[in-house]
Amino acid sequence: MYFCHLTIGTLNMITRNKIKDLLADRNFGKQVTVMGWVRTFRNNRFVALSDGSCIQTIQVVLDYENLPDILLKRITTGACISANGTLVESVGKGQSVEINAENIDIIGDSDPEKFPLQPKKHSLEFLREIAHLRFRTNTFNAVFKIRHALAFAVHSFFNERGFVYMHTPIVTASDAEGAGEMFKVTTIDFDNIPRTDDGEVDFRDDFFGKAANLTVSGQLEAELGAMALGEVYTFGPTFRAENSNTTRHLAEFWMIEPEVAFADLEDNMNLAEALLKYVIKYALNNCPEELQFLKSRLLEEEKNKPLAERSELDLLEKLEFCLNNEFERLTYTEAIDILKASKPNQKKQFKYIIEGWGADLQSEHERFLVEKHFKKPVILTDYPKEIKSFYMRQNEDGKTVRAMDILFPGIGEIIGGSQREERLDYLTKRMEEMNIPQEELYWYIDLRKFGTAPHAGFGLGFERLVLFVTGMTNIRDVIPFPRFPKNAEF
RNA sequence: UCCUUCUUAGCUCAGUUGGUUAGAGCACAUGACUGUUAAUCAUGGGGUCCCUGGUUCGAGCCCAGGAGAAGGAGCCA
Repeated sequence: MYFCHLTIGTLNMITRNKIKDLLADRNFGKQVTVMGWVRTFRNNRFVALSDGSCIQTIQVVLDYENLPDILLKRITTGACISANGTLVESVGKGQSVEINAENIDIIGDSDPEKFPLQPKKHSLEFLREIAHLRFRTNTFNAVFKIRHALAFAVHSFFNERGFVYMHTPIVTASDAEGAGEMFKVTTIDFDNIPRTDDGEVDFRDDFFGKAANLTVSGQLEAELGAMALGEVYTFGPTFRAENSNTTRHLAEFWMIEPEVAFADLEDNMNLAEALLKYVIKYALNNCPEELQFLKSRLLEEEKNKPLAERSELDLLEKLEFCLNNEFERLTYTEAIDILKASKPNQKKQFKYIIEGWGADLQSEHERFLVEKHFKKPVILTDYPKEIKSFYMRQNEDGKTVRAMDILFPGIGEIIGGSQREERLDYLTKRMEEMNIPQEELYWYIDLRKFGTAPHAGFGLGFERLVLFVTGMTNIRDVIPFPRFPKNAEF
């Protein structure tokens, strides 16, 4: 039995029963109090009430003949009410328990002419426009509970393994990470921009005394932590000012970046695979009802699609499959060989035909490998150094680096990582070649001067993980308040 | 940023070859009914046809420009 105490206005310490508990309760005849939001009000008698504790509503039965009309009129879709009465076995068919209400109070009215949610299916696009109210729908209730469970599981996974949760900065002054366009952070008066003699913006009197940006990655700082604490991870917001308009990009998203000392690429892959399996298992164990709901929702949605476009596995089968199979590991070079020999490449069905080694893989190629060829998550390693970042450890062949990308069906790249270049001369030479300003990153280079060691890490896009586990298809639907080009509402 | 499609009532959508007063279902309001399950039945209100300009006797429909959305691509997580 759980009680929740809360304060509303001048009332103190109201005790309420959670609907989730009552639905499992068989102590018929006991007095209960529920508080929640009206989903539907049928027949002047039956209120379907939700309090967010679970997806199901509880049926509150009113003795409408003995209730004032003026009160009944205020029981409208979206209104917040409290009801107390007796928990009874339901005589109706759709539910096992219900509440025979003796008292009804309106906590918050909801104008039925204006309340946008109806007791029917809404499009995800419409709900996105009312993101402040979409939490009240079953779908988003399930999505955000799974999101919470996954976040909790991430911390739990790393904590169990002795990792230190490290808070890397949100504001950074280095524009050298090369992970994408950055948002500027400044207190400069835009109506009076200070200029240097050669016409550049003069940041010397700006808040930080130099140009500052929102972080695009905590990796470089996390490496500093790993090289002292051993194992660290970050889990925080990340910002990319790219003009990306896709179902898998956000301008503000959450990223998990572990960094491990004395680890090579093999250890890195093992850690990544273990993390993904751990958090998926956690969601399966802790959110069975939410996943079941989303599974049914997906099946319902796919009914409208042609057979060929429907997925072979339902949501739960997909997650189980992911847990029970080793991820396929292969090198970039092996992947190119497979792609070169593949049907769509031979028949020129790819938009970008693979001619030979060195080509950057397009998403159609990644999708072919994951969804058609191997039909399971794939880890690609040892990419050409030209298409990867300066900090990745160079292989002896002089051509490739110890990078890894984990590709998931329907999502594409969910993890990108590498063993880091720990050798000072290799690192600085590569920075030179790629025009990375060494002065700005002196602290990163210093790490290789004072007791350097092999280390590795990766970045996991949290929303992409939530996408995969919930089976949602647009990344804007798995974060409460999505930020993307032309949209920072709420 | 590029490609494709789209934008009509609160929501989902129809709207013929350019032709009179722009429709449906749901929602909402009023009434009836009252153990319903997105209750049912009857009646009713509700429109900047995304914006700007153009062609035309006449534009929701055709043309140009713009904005926004969805999907795909690039960038990436």
